Amino acid sequence: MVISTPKHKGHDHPKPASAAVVDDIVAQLARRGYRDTEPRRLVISAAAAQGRPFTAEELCAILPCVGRATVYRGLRLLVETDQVCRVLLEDRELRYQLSHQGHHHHMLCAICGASADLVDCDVEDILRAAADQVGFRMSGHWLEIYGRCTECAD
Amino acid sequence: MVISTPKHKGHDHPKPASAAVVDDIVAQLARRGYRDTEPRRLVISAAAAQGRPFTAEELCAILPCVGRATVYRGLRLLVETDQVCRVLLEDRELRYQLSHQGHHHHMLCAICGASADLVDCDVEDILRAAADQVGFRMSGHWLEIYGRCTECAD
DNA sequence: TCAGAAAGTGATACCTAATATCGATTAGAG
DNA sequence: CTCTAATCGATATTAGGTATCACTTTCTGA
Repeated sequence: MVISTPKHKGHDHPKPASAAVVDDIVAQLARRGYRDTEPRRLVISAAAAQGRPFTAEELCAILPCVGRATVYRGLRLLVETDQVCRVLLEDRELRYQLSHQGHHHHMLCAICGASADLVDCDVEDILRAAADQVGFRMSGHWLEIYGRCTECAD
Repeated sequence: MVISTPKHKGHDHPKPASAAVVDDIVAQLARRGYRDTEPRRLVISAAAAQGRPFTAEELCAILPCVGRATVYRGLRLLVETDQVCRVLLEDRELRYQLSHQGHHHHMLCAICGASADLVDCDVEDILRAAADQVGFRMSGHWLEIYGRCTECAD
């Protein structure tokens, strides 16, 4: 397995988090009984402002006013409620990004760290069929695809 | 599509490592210039004796006479030389198992930890094609499938 | 409105997995 | 047999993440 850390090439800019996006996520959480707190909003806002998958530690650095534990808890909550999804790099580093609803997989650029969603792909069915053949009943999977995005493919 | 039978179905036990297997791996390493040492043989032997994917820490416990660093280094070497492959559990715990040569994926039983190899599956091509569609040139991937093996499917 | 229960927070301790360090040991070529 | 690079192992260190627990905040319902 190739080990690589994304070298941020420069064509990645955090964009200002849209208040609407944050409000929407907060509303989703509220529907499930989670409170609307200042630190939690800060985490969501920072997460939404990232242009590409980010680490928990990065968020901690961006939000020095929010406790480490709170950042980690916030991310965990967002993952559990499907607002954010987890992304696994080749070196097993765990990153996060806002979820664009529905099941999908990620294609990650090993150079700049950009990610592209892959939806409506039939890998799922193929895997399930393959699992059936060895008598396994598939219940989950990890699938991440690495390569170079258009901009980084020299 | 060729499926390899899970060699350690369900609830089994470490079997004595075949000396031939160990010798073969040591020979592979020798061909690449790596020395034949006692601690290294112990690591290989212990790895070969496991009936299912194991962690580095487990090997350390099994081999108290071998230094931790040596166990980790040994495993890393075995992975680099394709003698052993890495397996990722759902909680991102890293495990190892003897590699049965050639590219393949793993189906892991979430209950008993057994693994079955999946070779010659066409997921590869599908992923590459999907990557092309978003302009990515695929260079690698992580793919692990979780479920229940026949014995553990109640 | 406001009190209180429950949820949430954050400083910090802790944990686990893994790598780095570095002096001692050893394999194996010649 | 000798020499040197490879290897070893005790230990320190790092990274990423969780547990604890006293304090703060939210928000329900009387």
